[in-house]
Amino acid sequence: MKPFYHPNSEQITLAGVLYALGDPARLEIVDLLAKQGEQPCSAFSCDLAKSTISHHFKILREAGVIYSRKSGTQHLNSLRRDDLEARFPGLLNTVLENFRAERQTLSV
Amino acid sequence: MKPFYHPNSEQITLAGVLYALGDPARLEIVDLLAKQGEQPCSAFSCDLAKSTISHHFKILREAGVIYSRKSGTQHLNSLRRDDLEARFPGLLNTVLENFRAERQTLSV
DNA sequence: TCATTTGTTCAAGAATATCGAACAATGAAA
DNA sequence: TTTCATTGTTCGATATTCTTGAACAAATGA
Repeated sequence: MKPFYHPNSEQITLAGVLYALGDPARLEIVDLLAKQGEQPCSAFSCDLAKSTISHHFKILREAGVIYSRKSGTQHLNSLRRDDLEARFPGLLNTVLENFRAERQTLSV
Repeated sequence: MKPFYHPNSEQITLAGVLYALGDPARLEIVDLLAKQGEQPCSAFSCDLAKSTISHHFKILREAGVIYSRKSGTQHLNSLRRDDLEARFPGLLNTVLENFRAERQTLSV
């Protein structure tokens, strides 16, 4: 398998991050990592095919939102909080807060 | 021509807004409207085909980011600041601040 | 009426998304 | 060591979306 590509923090673009966050499944993934810390892909459960989930992780990784490393048969993913905060201060927290608030209103 | 579709504020989704903002041209459009207020499509100049620009305005409109109205031969577009602020507090401002900061670093 | 301006719609090709199936890598079990 | 299971990626096919130029529609003005 090819090694993962991760942009360095200067290569992260706002449009790229917003695009990566602009999908319901990917927002769920980011929220999960924000709450639970480093997680394997399998920690994210939904009704999508696993190849699709793998694709979503790749989009997040290549946009600079998450960092992925191998550990046994798993790939552990973590949010690049510090890099994102340094590059786009306040952005991730604002998105996460609004995501959680939106989910609250939906589940009522 | 069909009338414009505009979602009402409850129909606006976070993923939809982030997706709409996740494109360099659309970020430029939003920044322009934020700075200059209501503007026709033609106020946004770039190297894209006009059909493409029309498409970008449609994406922003249907995501609930902008409001479009007809005025003579023009279509005047404005940011739905209040609706966005009510639905996703702080989001638009954070995006715009980071967009401007990113553009600063690029143009130096 | 005719031309101009503004922007949308259409059709085609390019790019991206989703899925199931096949594959690769690791670790566990026999 | 040789299976077997687990985890996730890659591949091929289909479907949706993006981009473009050309054609079209609506309003304005000469």
